[in-house]
Amino acid sequence: MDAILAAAAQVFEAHGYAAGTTNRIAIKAGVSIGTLYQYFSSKEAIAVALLEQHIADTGHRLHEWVGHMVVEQHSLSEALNDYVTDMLEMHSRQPRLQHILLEETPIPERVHQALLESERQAAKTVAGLLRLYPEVRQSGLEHTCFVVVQSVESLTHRFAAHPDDEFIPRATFVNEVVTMLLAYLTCEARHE
Amino acid sequence: MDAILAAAAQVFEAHGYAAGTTNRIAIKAGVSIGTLYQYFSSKEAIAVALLEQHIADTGHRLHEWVGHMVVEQHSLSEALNDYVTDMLEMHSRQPRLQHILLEETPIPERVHQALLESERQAAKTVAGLLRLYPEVRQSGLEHTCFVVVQSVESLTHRFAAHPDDEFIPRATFVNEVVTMLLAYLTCEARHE
Amino acid sequence: MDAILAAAAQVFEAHGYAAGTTNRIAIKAGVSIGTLYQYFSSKEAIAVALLEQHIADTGHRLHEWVGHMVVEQHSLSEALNDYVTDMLEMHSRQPRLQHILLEETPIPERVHQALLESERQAAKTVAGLLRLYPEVRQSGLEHTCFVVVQSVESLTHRFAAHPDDEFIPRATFVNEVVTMLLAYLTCEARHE
Amino acid sequence: MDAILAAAAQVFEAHGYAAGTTNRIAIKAGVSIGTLYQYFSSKEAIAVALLEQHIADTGHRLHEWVGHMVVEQHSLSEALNDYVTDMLEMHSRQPRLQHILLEETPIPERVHQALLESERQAAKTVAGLLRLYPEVRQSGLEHTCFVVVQSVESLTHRFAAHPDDEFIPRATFVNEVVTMLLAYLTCEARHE
DNA sequence: GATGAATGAGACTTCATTCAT
DNA sequence: TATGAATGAAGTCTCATTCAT
Repeated sequence: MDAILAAAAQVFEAHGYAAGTTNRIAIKAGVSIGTLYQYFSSKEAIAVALLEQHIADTGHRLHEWVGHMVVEQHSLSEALNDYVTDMLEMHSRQPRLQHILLEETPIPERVHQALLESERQAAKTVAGLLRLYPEVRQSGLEHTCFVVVQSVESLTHRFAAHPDDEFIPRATFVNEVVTMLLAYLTCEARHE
Repeated sequence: MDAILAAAAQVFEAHGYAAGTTNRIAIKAGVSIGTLYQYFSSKEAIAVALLEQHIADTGHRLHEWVGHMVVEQHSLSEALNDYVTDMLEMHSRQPRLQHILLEETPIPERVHQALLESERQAAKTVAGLLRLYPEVRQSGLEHTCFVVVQSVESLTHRFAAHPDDEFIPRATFVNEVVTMLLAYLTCEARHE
Repeated sequence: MDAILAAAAQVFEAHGYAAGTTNRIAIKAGVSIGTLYQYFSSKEAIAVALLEQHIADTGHRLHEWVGHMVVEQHSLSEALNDYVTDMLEMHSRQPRLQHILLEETPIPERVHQALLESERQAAKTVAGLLRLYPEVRQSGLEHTCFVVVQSVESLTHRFAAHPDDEFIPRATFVNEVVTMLLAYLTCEARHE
Repeated sequence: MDAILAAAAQVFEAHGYAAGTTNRIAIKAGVSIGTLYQYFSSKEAIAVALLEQHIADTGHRLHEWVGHMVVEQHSLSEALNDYVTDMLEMHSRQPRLQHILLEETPIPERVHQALLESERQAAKTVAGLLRLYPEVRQSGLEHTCFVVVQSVESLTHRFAAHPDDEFIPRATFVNEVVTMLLAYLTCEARHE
């Protein structure tokens, strides 16, 4: 039941995994606790379903973004700005949820593998797009894109979870991150 | 009692915040549960103390690193490599602890402010060091350094917590991050 | 519905009374839980119906055995051997069911009385048969037969439920029980 | 805590295993539910402890009886009467408990083996006593005693659980059982 | 009649915290 | 000051039963 998952997302977001009780989820979803357990075999199963949904969701967003960029022929700078802004907005909507699912939930190995795979996939997808930009350094692009994806993921999450608007406004933050990525993608390769 | 905090760090690291019971902490610390409660008024108080210790610790490490760099006159690239390696090593030793303290603990506002302040301080400290390097772009250096600090923090944590060695080995990862920071710090300013 | 009772017998046998859920019974019977409740007002009602069926069944078996013995003119020893073997085989097929019905189900008084009555009846029936054997001591035959019936019931159940084949093989066990009953039925009366 | 075991015995006796809730046990024992779980790791552990206590208890009773008989030089008939009376009295005090522990509790294999062993031991102990009586048939005495022990166990339990005083008074019942055992123990061996 | 999704009381169990010793 | 047995609120999950379709 989607209502249960939606309720669970809100409850986990608000209370964390441990304090996000199945009863609270059921109440928020407007169903009885018994009904909840007819659709999900355990609390963990709910978290896993949520995580899988999140993984799929992130994949879709990324593909949409890539498609959009290809069609619109935005500049590299615009493309990155779009990407960072989109991710920051998404994490701001539910700043805690993703990390709760990733860090507080006992994830089955299967799902853990799916998660790693989806991150590799994301790196490849982004690489596919960036290959179209001539100013982007092509050597080692997949590793570079992996770091790009990780950077965007973790920086936007961090800022969304603990914003420090007084010190650095949101727009400035996005701008800085884009600058960093741009510099990274267009610099000469460094040899250790 | 430092023994209690040390025990708590290990227990939280191993079991998470919710499953890290006060009894387990007391046993690991070699004291009775009663004694534990004579030094800390609640489980939350332990986590907060741990977080404050962590904040102070991180500050010290940063200062030491800066001092070391100033004395040794390392190149910018070497300096960044040092920094990233150090942080990655630290997060690898206790991949979960920092995020447990940051995300699973109900932090009092006072500590939250201290945390933000320490991050601003870190940005300033790093800026102080980097100002010594002529190749570093000086405009907006504090904001830039804030993003640098955040990037190192979050990327090393992420890689330590969920390494994907098959896809990208640790050394390569460090190298890529350094490359990114180097490019970021030395690039021309971008205007939106 | 006989299908429900048959399913209930299997489910109780396999899981016990408490863990023998009405849903499992319904599934095994190939009907929905709603249908089950249209034929039986409660879980307890199913157990009671099963017990009543068991009581009737046991009565029939006994009568058949008696009829058979009368016709075939078996020796007393053969007759007892038949009886014990038959009961042991029956209890081996469903070692738990009878005791579940007797001990784990809250039996209504009416059924409890029917149960006692059926055991008295059984004693009388057996007495009716044994009276035909001249070697059987006739004094106090009904009480004696009551003990005979109880012995066979409880000993065969016990052996079926917790066999100790290593210590005493099944055939030996049957033989010993028959020997005991034979001795009991043909001995001189004892006066206290 | 012995109070908990005593309370558990009463609660199981009164409600059965499934309905004998840990809360009821705790209340009856006059402790909180938390205390109960400090002494027993689970509901099953309580039942197992109770069963082990019962096994030990039965062994002691048997030994005491044997010692008593040897010293007092009672006749075989008196000895058996003592035995049956004692067991009937014991089962009458808690008619359901033993079978609840035996049939409704998920017993670990270790305890199951201990149970079988204790029954073999009982047969041997009884055989040791009966060997002293010249009128007792000596051939196959251990198997015979096994059946004797099983008979007394199961008949007294059955009568205690579902007495039918109207049909056969308790004294008469004991008398009949003793008569049966006496006949069994002193009869000529039967050959199939 | 048949269905089965929904219900919710109540079971077992955990663990932060207290307090008499 | 140190101890640790005792507490009990609160959590996850089960299952007999109902009732709208």
